[in-house]
Amino acid sequence: MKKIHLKDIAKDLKLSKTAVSLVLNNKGDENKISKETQKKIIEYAKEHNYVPNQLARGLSRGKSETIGLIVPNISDSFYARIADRIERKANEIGYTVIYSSSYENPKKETELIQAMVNRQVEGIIIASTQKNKKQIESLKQEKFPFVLIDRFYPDCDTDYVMVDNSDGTKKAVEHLLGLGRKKLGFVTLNSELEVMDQRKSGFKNTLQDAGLPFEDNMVQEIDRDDYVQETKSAIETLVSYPSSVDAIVFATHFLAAEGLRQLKKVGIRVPQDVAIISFGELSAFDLVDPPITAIKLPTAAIGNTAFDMLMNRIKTKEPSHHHEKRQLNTSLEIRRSCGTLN
Amino acid sequence: MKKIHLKDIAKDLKLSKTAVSLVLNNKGDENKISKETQKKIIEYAKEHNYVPNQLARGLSRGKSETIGLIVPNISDSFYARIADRIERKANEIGYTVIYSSSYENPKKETELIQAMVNRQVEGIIIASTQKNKKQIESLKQEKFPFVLIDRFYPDCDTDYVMVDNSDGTKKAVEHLLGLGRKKLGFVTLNSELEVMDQRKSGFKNTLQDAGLPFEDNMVQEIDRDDYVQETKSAIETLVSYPSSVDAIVFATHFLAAEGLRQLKKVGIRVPQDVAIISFGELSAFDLVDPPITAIKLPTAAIGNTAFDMLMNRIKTKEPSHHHEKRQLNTSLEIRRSCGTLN
DNA sequence: CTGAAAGCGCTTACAG
DNA sequence: CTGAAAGCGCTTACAG
Repeated sequence: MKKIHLKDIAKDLKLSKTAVSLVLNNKGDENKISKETQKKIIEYAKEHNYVPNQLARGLSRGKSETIGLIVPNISDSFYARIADRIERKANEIGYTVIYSSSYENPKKETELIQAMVNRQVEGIIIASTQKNKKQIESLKQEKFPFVLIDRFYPDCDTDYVMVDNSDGTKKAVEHLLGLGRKKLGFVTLNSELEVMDQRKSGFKNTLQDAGLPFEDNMVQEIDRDDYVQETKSAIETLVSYPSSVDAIVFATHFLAAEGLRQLKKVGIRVPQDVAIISFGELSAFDLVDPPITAIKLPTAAIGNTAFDMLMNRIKTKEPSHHHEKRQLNTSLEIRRSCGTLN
Repeated sequence: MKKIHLKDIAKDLKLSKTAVSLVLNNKGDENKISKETQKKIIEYAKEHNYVPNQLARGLSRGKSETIGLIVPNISDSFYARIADRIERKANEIGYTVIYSSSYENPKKETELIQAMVNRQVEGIIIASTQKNKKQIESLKQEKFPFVLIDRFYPDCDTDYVMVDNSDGTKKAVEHLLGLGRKKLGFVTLNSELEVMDQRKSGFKNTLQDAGLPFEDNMVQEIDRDDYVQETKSAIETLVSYPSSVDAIVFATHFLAAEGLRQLKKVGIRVPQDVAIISFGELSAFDLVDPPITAIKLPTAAIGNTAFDMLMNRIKTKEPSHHHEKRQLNTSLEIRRSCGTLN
């Protein structure tokens, strides 16, 4: 089966490429091409399995019908779920998505964005390392369509769709307090991500609003690259100093998973001795011992919203002075790791 | 910042597009373009942030430097991990990958492959629904580069990288038998996927090789679309008829997760009453109560191997009479859901 | 209704 | 060493 092109079918049918192209793009009627001719062309194309070269088409029309997606790690279920939504929506309108993982490396992120721009993507959805401000600003300045997800730049006005992080930890803390826990710990990443700050301040403020003291040693910051080891010591510190905490909120799913692992190892009972709650979840959290109560993140909504915003931005390449900022709500998924009020 | 093109920089520098293009593609030396000129061009390009239009380049060179990836579901951690590997490797050599999920729908798979071919991908890695034989064969006939992963077509000769499924369940069964379990059940999908057959025969054969009887009611087949409900009844059947099994092997990670959920709900103790083992795993399997022993699948190797095979196929567009078939090994990850020998 | 022609932005023989 | 030119496969005014 030889590859067939527009000109081949035009020649065989003794028509012009124009006619063929028009018909195949559903512009036959609007150009008053006879039904007969149309049918002939369409049948011929189908029969010979004609596939238009999207590169040529894209080049000619100046649009690639492709968007890019950059996340820290595509194999993290949180991002994988978002990727799934985005791909579904793109697919519905004939768009293609290309993806890449930055692995939290700003340099890699820069390259990826560049590479995607080279490939003429019409826009990019980015869960940024948040250490790439210069480039983000230049994209913005060039009016290149993009929307940030999950992470944003506090002092840079852009479209974004975030999760209400501080409200998330607030829900967590309130849940714990409601169950009678008095002394909470917080295990988070030592990263400069704004979202981590938000989670932390949600924790801190809620405690203070409840009239409880907040001490610095209640929060333990973990280095992502050595989180297994550091979670271990964090847990040790929290359960010992000066008297043990009776609840811990973890700022990410993997921290919670690891934290639970360590707690068990040290022989601390969850939730009897210390309750735990996770910001974000893993698919097996309800199977874990004990099932982990978690703040659920709206992955589907993030994907859908980001996609819609991006397409909107692509369509109306306008002033763009106004940036759309969306903050999505989390929800509390109560399982058993916080126990019950006794 | 206006978009800049080859001709702009040629004009500004009073050079030909040829020279500029050559230099920017690192063919300056081989075309004996003076170092000076080269430097001038490179600097100018950098300074003005020149980005080549990959669509044009691809069209002109007849290669897109893009490959496609089609999996049943990108948000399934198994496929997400494979996708991660593939993207990494592609990225290393300047290739881009576009992905899509078929959601086990053959029609969707057909469309996706078609769409990717339209986009001039140079090759595709496919975890097929295995209900798309016609198209797979026509790809093959057209010598379009592709490699199958995870699922293959038994009566169709293609490149593929699989997991040794029957050996996987064999390992599972042997582990169970070694721990003194006598009466095993098998919970699998009622799908026509060859891989499911392999898992089943691994189960059956190992049992028979061990001189144990095999009865049809030992295997329960679940409909994927209603697996929660059906797993429930499968479990009920297995633990009652005629006398309860003392071990269950689950053919997929989600079946195992759901099975454990049901076992607990019914008050059956794992592993005391019945041991369980999962083919494939979820990232929290070691946190589950009890931690689930599993047959580990080599996701990284699958991704790496498939990518290498595909690139190889792309490079050497030759006879292709010979198809490379790889069968990767699984490994047993012992946790606590099978108990110990007593 | 239909065709010739220009153009999208590159690459790459080919001729000097 | 360098430039003019053709070509990649489409789309789309424009002129009949």
